[in-house]
Amino acid sequence: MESADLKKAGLKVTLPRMKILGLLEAAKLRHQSAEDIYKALLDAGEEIGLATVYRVLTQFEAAGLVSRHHFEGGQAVFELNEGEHHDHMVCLKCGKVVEFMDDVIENRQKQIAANNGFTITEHSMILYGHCNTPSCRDA
Amino acid sequence: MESADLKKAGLKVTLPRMKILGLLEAAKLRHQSAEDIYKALLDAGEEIGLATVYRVLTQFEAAGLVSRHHFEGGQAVFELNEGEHHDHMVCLKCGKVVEFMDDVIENRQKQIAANNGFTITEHSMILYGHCNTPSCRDA
DNA sequence: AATAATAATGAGATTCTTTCGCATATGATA
DNA sequence: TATCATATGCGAAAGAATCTCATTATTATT
Ligand SMILES: [Mn+2]
Ligand SMILES: [Mn+2]
Ligand SMILES: [Zn+2]
Ligand SMILES: [Zn+2]
Repeated sequence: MESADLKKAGLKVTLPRMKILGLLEAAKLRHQSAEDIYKALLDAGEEIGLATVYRVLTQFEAAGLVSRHHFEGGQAVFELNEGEHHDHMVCLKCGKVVEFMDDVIENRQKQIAANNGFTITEHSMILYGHCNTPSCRDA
Repeated sequence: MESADLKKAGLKVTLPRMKILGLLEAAKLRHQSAEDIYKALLDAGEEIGLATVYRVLTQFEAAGLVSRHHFEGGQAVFELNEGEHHDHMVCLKCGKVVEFMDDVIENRQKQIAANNGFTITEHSMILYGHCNTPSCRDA
């Protein structure tokens, strides 16, 4: 039941919001740009404006339903917040994205911040390189 | 002697490149946007176009002379590559930037990547939060 | 020092992503 | 179902970075 998530977030249950949430859940791509979602909606015959997609995603982010990441290059990508926090490694050749989480790193980050008088509220850690697919490895 | 750096990088020694390199070296701000640099050049009475600033910074980056970082929000910022690699923490209240480097994290990153069949060529790690300045801490 | 060949520059137009403004439509509530 | 606050779609706009191209500066060669 998705409409409950929207209500809980203080957001009216509207058709665009339901559709976008649905696309994020059913996503074949875990990390989609606003435009990816917009095009998927078009393909599905929905008449939802790009501005609405951006607006809704921003609202979902504020409500903690999705995360936004700025991978190297073009648009921001969004993913549904399901499990725990995690970080990403990205293959610069094929675009493959692997998610990971490491408590040692997470704890060190907090510790280092504390040593410098900082309180961390969020962080971005993205590793770039190439995966072991032959065409990526040998390029 | 800066012109040597340019020649070594295979770049012609031009006035705009010298000026920009000079600004990066003398920088009061360690992390400046292209527009920061452009304005500083204007203030100094230099007639250098914004497009040139972007072009030159991109060339410097390709030559390994500077690093480009995408902190949350606006423009990319650039800094001269002097010491070792490091990462950043940014105060979302006042904009203060602290640099740090932690071998435990760096090694873990490589290890995790290897476990996933990745070879890492670069990474971005930015911690966001607030510093201990009263106005930032208490907001 | 003059010349030729090459590369860099400045200005503005252009692209790309994201946001805004506003008239209309939709969903929650009574 | 009528009301009213909100959300939507569309096009315009903003912001950052890049591109185009005529002009100019730099380097290599006489
Ligand atoms: Mn993810
Ligand atoms: Mn730095
Ligand atoms: Zn790959
Ligand atoms: Zn601060």
